[in-house]
Amino acid sequence: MLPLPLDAGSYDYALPEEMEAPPGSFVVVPLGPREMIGVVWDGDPDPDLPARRLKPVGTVLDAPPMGESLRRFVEWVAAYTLSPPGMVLRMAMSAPSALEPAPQRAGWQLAPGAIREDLRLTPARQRVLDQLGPGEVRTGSELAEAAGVSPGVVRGLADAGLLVPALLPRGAAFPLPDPEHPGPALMPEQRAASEALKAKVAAREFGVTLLTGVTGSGKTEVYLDAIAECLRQGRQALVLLPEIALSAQWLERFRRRFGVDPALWHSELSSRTRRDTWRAVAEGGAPVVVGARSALFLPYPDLGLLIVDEEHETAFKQEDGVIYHARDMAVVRARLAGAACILVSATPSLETLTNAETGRYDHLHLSERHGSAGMPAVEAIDLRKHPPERGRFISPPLIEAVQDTFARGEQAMLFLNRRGYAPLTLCRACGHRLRCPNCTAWLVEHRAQRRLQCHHCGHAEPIPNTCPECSALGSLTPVGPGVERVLEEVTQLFPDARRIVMASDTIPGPAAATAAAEAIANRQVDLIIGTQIVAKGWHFPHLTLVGVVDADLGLAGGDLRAAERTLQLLHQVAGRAGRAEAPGKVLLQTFSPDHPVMRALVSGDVAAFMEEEAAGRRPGHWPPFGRLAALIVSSEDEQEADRAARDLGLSAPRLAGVEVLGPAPAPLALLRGRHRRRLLLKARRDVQVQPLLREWLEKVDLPSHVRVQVDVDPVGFL
DNA sequence: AGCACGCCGACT
DNA sequence: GTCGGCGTGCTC
Repeated sequence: MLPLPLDAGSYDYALPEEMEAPPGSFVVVPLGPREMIGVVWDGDPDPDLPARRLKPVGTVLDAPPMGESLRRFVEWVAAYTLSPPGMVLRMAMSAPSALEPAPQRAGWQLAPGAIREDLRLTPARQRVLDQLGPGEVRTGSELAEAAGVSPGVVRGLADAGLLVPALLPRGAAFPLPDPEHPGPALMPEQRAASEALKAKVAAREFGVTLLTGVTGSGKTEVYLDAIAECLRQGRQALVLLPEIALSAQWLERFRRRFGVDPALWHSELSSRTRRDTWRAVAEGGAPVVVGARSALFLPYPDLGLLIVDEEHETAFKQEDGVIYHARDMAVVRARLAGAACILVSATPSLETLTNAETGRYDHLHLSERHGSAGMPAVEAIDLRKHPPERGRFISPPLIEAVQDTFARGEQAMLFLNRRGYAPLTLCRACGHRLRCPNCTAWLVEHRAQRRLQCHHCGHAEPIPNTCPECSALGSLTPVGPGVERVLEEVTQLFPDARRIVMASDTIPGPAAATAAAEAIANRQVDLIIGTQIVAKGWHFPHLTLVGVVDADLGLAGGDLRAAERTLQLLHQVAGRAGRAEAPGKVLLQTFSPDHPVMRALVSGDVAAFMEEEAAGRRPGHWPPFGRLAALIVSSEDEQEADRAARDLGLSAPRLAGVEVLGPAPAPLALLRGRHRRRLLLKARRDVQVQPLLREWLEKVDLPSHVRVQVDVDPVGFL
């Protein structure tokens, strides 16, 4: 199988007589005019092929063969997502240089005669030789530095024949975390959950456990215990996090528990680290991997435990290329590897909750908060009764609460899930709204950069002085708030407060995240203004007030999961308040305090909300009580997109238990210059949608400019 | 994906 | 008569 989007799946090649290449081997083969690396697959060769002459396999690469469980996983994901298997294989070969012979670096080791008592050496030379154990190889510069001598001394020893050149061993493996390294003391409830999970891991077989518990109940410590058990079993563990780039605090906890760092895997790794990590994983030298969704496709030789933290997060859904949900695929990967799987969340998705209720998953729950902190008190502020001043966004009750918090010497946070200054710019003279030329979206003003930006395609332009429509001068007005505008408002309201804005564009990476977390923990900040990046995994011990500027944001629009997602996000944000001795308080600014989401947040009864949510979806066979697949038809030409979508609609499958909705303009009807139409296939749970979709797509002949993306189990609006 | 081939318009 | 743009189809 080649890492290309070939419909055929795999190709057949002749294996030269003297060559050994069992299934899984990485091999170089000719393909048309070029050479490519592929993986020897298993299964029978195409019976029609001997008619033609097969091309021969070139070379077998010196890399551990891809294991059977990963090969089955590649096939499974391809079949489920209707992607060419080669595209999925590409994700499993994401470190091409790991397959090439590792570049060998030259170093020095002791010559056989160098360890003799009777040798008379200068102190400098002796120090250099002392650096080396028998058989140990180190580079010249390393030796010189460690011995505190100039490189000339090493040179001289080499000339004297006391050091001989040798090759350095390849990139060192990751240290083995010590499972017996003392961890924090667990509460009885945690200990019970830990024991249950350890038993699952020790059973060395597939099974899924949902681990729930309010923020601060110590879920992480409990599953770190399961990792320790996995290490005792001699198997690898994988932890998936939704946003690995911002996991500094998570890594800190891992380090405290095990004394070493785990292997990290995400898209931002340098090619060198990527290669070394991939290789280490393949050779069994990475006992614990922490990664983003792409870490699912690493070649673990013996995966024993797979943990998905914050399993409800939509960041686990890959939206381009092969479209898959990492949480769902994690369960499959675990099943194929015979590994235990743990899904972790304070606010699990309805999908997972339903699987737990029907008994497909085991369920462990932690109900107590760590330490003395209770749950924060949540209140709604009815914006109809307590409107902010004109052109402002923070209501009097929230202003007062922030002041009180500062007066007690504590920290406050204002949460608004919107970057930039204002989400919309409007001409007061003619009513024109500034739109992205490539997408169905408003341009967002980023005042700090004096630019208008599209958050979907990267389009950016300077803020114009005159209206592009009616040329009125100075008539353009920002409408609505973003975090920058909230910052402006609090600067006027609380001029003495030290402020920090935490958004993906102000906290660009792990280093900035660590710095921000430290500044907050050290009380160098009074007020945090943040987008959704503040919701996850942070521990702010002095934060006692969280104000949600616009709790209704996210509820608008026809999305199936809008309410569920808003609840999860706000619940998580609320969990940032009051984690130490001081009790926390959460204020939700809303125009609809009676909305089920607000009621659930105020009462704290998330379970009741989810039951209501389930009751709403069950009768219509909406997920998880039915299956959903989206076809996104797109073309640069609007009419062509319309025509293709209509043609697809006309040949839609007609079957009992299957319903096709649309075509309709996709939620972003214009995205990156392509016009998009969407058809939704809704089926009962017992219907297999993949064969239906495959048949459907084969029936329709589409012009070459038209692209059809299949999204099985779509989430969100894309 | 990446490459060759073929068609067409534009230029020497 | 030649170059290069892009659209189409193939790769065991």
